[in-house]
Amino acid sequence: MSRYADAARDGDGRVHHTLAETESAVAERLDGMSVDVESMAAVQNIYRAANTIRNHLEQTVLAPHDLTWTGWVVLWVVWIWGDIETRHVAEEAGISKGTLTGVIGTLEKRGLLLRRTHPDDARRVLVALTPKGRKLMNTLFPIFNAAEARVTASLSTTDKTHLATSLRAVVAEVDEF
Amino acid sequence: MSRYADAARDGDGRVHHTLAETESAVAERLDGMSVDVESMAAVQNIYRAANTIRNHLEQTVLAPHDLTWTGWVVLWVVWIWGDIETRHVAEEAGISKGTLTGVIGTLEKRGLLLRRTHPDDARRVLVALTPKGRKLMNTLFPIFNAAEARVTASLSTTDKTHLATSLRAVVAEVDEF
DNA sequence: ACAGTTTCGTTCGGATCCGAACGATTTATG
DNA sequence: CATAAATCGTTCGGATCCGAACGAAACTGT
Repeated sequence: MSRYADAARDGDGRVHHTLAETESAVAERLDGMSVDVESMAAVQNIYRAANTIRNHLEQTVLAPHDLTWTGWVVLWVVWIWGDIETRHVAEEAGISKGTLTGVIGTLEKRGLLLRRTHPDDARRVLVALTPKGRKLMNTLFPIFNAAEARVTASLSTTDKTHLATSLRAVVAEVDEF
Repeated sequence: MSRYADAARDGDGRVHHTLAETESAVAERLDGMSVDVESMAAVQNIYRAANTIRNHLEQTVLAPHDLTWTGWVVLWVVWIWGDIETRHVAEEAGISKGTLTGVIGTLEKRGLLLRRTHPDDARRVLVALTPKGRKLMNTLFPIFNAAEARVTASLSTTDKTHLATSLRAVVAEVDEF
């Protein structure tokens, strides 16, 4: 991750502490406390992996096309669903509607998508890709998908499927509220 | 996720499209393209799960104590490692050093940690928790860990371990650059 | 009909977030 | 020993990010 290109490294060039070092430090600090180690490790690794992947894909795939991660996700959602209401875009993209207003503004300024008022409900706003936006997605998606394959290359197809299944279960669990 | 409390829901109260609906829409849009579906699903679910967990824990655990997710992570790193240089905090927390300057400023203003110049190198800055910060972590960590257990409750211990292992492999793969 | 409620997208304040540029300091080199 | 190169934390501009508050529009019940 070149984001940390100027970060200090240990003598042997490592960026992070090793797993053993970290777990040892954690165990020392948590000594005597009742800790669910497996749940902690699961949650921490989900977040770290998500961050690592996001930063990597932003750099290698998105930045050359002047796209942020969120901009890409919004573009993706609109590409897949086409002519979608903004509140649904926010749900699918996983961002608040307040944030979406700004992101759509940015993408609209670049001519990648368009806003228009819903014909049956003047409160709602429909979003759709412009031809320029569609062309960008047709170009960029294969590149993005290839990068997705690269970052998960160390997992077998079965591993990836199991991974996705477990993560869906977590999301479903949290949504139970 | 009360973050979407005012989001539109379908007739049966669902927030998201179902998996089948989404996959059908994706398949239609991607028809004729060569797509690595498993890699795509893996990456998408990693990111969605991370976001879902973050938002949930921010709300239920962190917000009552006026902490952001990033603030919590930084506090955690300093708690575990104690008397650590800021550049290492940035690495462990997964944020840029520029961001860390602001976050540490916020936490320092609240009296949760302290900055001091490294005795052997005036460029470096050491960070450590204040007694108030340590007290907060002692109170908050058990609550946070219990919430981690809840969000992963649908997974067995073995599932969680396999999940963490797969995610570590992804991170290691990306770090190969 | 029509006042009260709900549901839209937008706006706002404040906190992150990044990369690039910057001064200050330390290390490397001739 | 003095100059160059590398490394540190900070600052800056611009884009997200959220929750709360807002006005507009649509719905609700009477």
